[in-house]
Amino acid sequence: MAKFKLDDTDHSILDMLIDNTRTPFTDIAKKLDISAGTVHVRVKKMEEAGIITGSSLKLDYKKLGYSFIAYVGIFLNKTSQTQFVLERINEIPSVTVAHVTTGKFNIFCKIRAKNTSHAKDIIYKIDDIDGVTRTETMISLEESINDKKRLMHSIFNALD
Amino acid sequence: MAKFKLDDTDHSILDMLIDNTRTPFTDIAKKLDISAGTVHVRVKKMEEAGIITGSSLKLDYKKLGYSFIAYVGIFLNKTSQTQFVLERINEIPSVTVAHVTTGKFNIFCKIRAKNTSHAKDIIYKIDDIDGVTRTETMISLEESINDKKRLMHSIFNALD
DNA sequence: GGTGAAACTTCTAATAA
DNA sequence: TTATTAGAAGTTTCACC
Repeated sequence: MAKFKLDDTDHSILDMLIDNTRTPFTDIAKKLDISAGTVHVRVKKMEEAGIITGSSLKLDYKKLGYSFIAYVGIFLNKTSQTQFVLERINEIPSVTVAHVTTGKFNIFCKIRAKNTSHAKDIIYKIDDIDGVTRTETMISLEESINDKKRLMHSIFNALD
Repeated sequence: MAKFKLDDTDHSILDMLIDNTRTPFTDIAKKLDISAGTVHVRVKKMEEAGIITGSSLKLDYKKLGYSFIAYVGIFLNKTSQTQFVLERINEIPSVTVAHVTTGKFNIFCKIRAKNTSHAKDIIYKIDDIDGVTRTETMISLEESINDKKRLMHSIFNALD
C-alpha cells in the first residue's frame, strides 16, 4: 500500500467528523470553502486508504445500567498460552479491550459491568480460563476520557 | 430525569448505528418494517435522553504513525493530590484515558505514542507532575478490541 | 405511540475544467 | 485534483391515525 499523505484539508475534515460523524458534507464544504463533492472524494479516499476504519456511536453505559469499570491484570502459567487465553477472554462481552503486555502482567484487559457483584462473576470467569494462574483487579473510581480531537491535533501538528 | 426504557426497536436501531453511524434511516426503517420518520424520532429521543451521547470516527492510528500503546500506573504522594494530577495528565494529548483506581495504583492511564522514544518523553512528563512519586509502565504488544455490538447484546439480553 | 407524503436537504457520480 | 451539476437518496416535519 502506498503511503497516504494527509493534507490540511483532510485534517480539517477529520476534525469535524470526529466529533459528529453525521456532519453534512455540505457544512464541511462551506466551512472549508470547497465543494461538497470534494469533501466526498476526500472522505472516500481516507476510507479506502484505511485511515478511517469506521464510525461508532458514543453511548452512556451508566444510563444503560453498566456503571462499573475495572482493569484486570492476568498472570499466565506459560506465555505460550497467551493466544488461547486472549481468545477466551474476548468471548466475554464485558471485556471491552484486551492487551498482551510486557511488564507485570501477561494480559491486561478492561471490563464493563453492572456492579461489583456482576464484576466478580466476570473476574471469576477469567480466573477459570485454562492457563490463568492469578488475576489482579483495579477498580475505576472515576474515568476521564481525553478528547480524540486533542490527540488528532497533536498528531497533525507534532506537539506533545 | 425520568428513567428511559429502551424497547426492541430501539435496540435494533442502536445495533445498526453502532457499526455505521451513517446507516441511512431509510435502510433501518426498511429492515425493521417501520417508517423512516419513526427511526428519526427514536434516535432523537435516545439523544435527548443522553443514551446516545455522540458519534465518532474509528481511525487507524498505526497508519497515522502512532503504533505505540502503553498503560501507565501512577503512584501519588498523597491521594489528596489526585484531582490535580488527573488534570495535569489530561492536558497531555497522548493520554487517551485516565482512571482514578483502587488497588495498586492511584491513577491509571492509557497512552498512544509514535514509538518507544516518544513514549519515554510522555512518561517523563507524567513523572514530572507534582505529587507523582513513581510510575509503572506496561507496554502493549498486541491490542484486541472487543466489538461494542457484543457488549450491547449482552446489555440488552442479559447474557454474560 | 405510529404513518405516509410533502418539502427540504444532502449525497453521489458524471462531466468538464 | 477540484468544481459544477443534476438526478437520486435521505431527512424531517406534520396532519392524521
